[in-house]
Amino acid sequence: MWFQVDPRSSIPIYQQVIDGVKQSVAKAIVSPGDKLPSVRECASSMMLNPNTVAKAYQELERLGIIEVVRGRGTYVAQPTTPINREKRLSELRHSIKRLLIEAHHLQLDDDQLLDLFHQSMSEWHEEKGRHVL
Amino acid sequence: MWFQVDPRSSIPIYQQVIDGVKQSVAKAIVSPGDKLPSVRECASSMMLNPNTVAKAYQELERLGIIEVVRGRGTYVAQPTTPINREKRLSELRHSIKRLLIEAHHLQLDDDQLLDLFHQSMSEWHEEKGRHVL
Amino acid sequence: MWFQVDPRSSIPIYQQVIDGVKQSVAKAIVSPGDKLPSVRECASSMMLNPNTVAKAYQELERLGIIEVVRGRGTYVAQPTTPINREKRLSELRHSIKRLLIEAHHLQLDDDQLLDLFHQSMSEWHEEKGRHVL
Amino acid sequence: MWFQVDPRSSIPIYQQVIDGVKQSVAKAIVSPGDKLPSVRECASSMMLNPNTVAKAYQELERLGIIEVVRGRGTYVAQPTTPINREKRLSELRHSIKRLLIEAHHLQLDDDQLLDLFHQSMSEWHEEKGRHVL
DNA sequence: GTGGTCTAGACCACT
DNA sequence: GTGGTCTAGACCACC
Repeated sequence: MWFQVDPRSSIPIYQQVIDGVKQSVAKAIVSPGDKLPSVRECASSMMLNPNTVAKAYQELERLGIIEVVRGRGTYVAQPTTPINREKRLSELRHSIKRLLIEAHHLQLDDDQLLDLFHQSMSEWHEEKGRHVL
Repeated sequence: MWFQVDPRSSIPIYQQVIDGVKQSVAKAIVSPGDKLPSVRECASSMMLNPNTVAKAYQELERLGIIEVVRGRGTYVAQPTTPINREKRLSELRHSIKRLLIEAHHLQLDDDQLLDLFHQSMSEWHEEKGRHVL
Repeated sequence: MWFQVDPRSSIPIYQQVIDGVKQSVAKAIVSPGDKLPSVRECASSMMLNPNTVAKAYQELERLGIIEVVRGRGTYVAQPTTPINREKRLSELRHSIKRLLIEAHHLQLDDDQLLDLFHQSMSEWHEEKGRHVL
Repeated sequence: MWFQVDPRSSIPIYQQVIDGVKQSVAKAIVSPGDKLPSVRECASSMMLNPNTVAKAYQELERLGIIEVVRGRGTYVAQPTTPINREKRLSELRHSIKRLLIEAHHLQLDDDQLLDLFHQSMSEWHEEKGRHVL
């Protein structure tokens, strides 16, 4: 698989699977049309309960990120207009606000936070680029 | 109180209380040395169980954001070096990375995300300023 | 269980549970990776309320002594760099100072206190060894 | 006064007063026969509730460390055979054991703990000496 | 008055 | 099955 899960994390495993797939798609490690491992394969290769993987796949399908073709398998979906775009954008804004509050309590001023943000963007692009090579 | 909790949200109530107090401190609605409502007051005014509020207050104390004076009440603490700064910074970085991934799936490019970020910072400062007036 | 709690003691029960687990780990009665009884098991076998045990387990997790695996149970953690090492070291120093003061009021001179200390260390190692056999 | 109390500490204030007096006596800052400030004086000079100070004085008298002469005042007692010596010795042993367990979790080996102990004893004697000068 | 602890019992998310 | 959360209501230590 292209990502890992940590059963000891406080983040639910099914959520880690969702995040892992989303990250793999965003990094272009997998592309639209690519076949994903079946629930059973994924579960056994990552030592997870199939129910857990199934729950993650279900949510990923609901998000329009993957497509399940009955009897054929699961595929990365073609990007279209994101599902629930408005709602997710407002959640994104909310996440940013939480970031700002936490930054205040960590005594980061605006410039330091922006630095951190730019730095994270660079790292992210570098991570993506590293895969392409 | 200076914030609200939504009992129907999937975010635990005690976490909402923590976030609410953190936000109030960050906005300078309350300042170091100010007295917070007692556990019982807070609970009754927000229609929560005292235990729920107590749990939130205890976590806030652990974070060094509030201080408990035995038998007297609870006060906003003087800001000092943040507790677990390194760990929380790394969590902050992680949050930013999740932001980047989600932005990709919402088909926001870097400029659009940066716009959104700057815009949120402006709104945040405006919210803070609004209170001062 | 490998320890007992005294409900009539002035020491909070949850603290006694914390101390008991810490002692069991220090004595190597349980080792990293071992499974601890579930909150419910522990509570019923020691005639405590599950919430009380849960509170102790949560604090032990915060200390990095145990690990919770979601839906699976609780395990003794691999020892790593202790959490809040500096703070706890300073508390240790403080405890030693209290020991010195109390020793003075019990009219123990330095040599007698050191004897007592060495003696306690021997007993402690013997207790540990006894389990290994 | 010869010591301070921190109302924000988790240690009860009356206990801090007890510890403060015990420490002052152990350091010979005050000697047998010396007069202590009255409950009211002590309370007002340290900004405490008189009840709190009274509770501390009561416990100190029970320990045989001070003597209350009705209508005359409170005095440091002549050292005699310590009250409850056996019980307090066993508590001392118990404290040492807790020290050993905590040291294990802080990954201090026997030598390091002994070093710390010797070091604390030296500091203690130095603190005492500093007052004599 | 304050917060801290404990019990009892319920519901939920996760695996 | 596991732990996490929440409510309700009690008692206690402290100030």
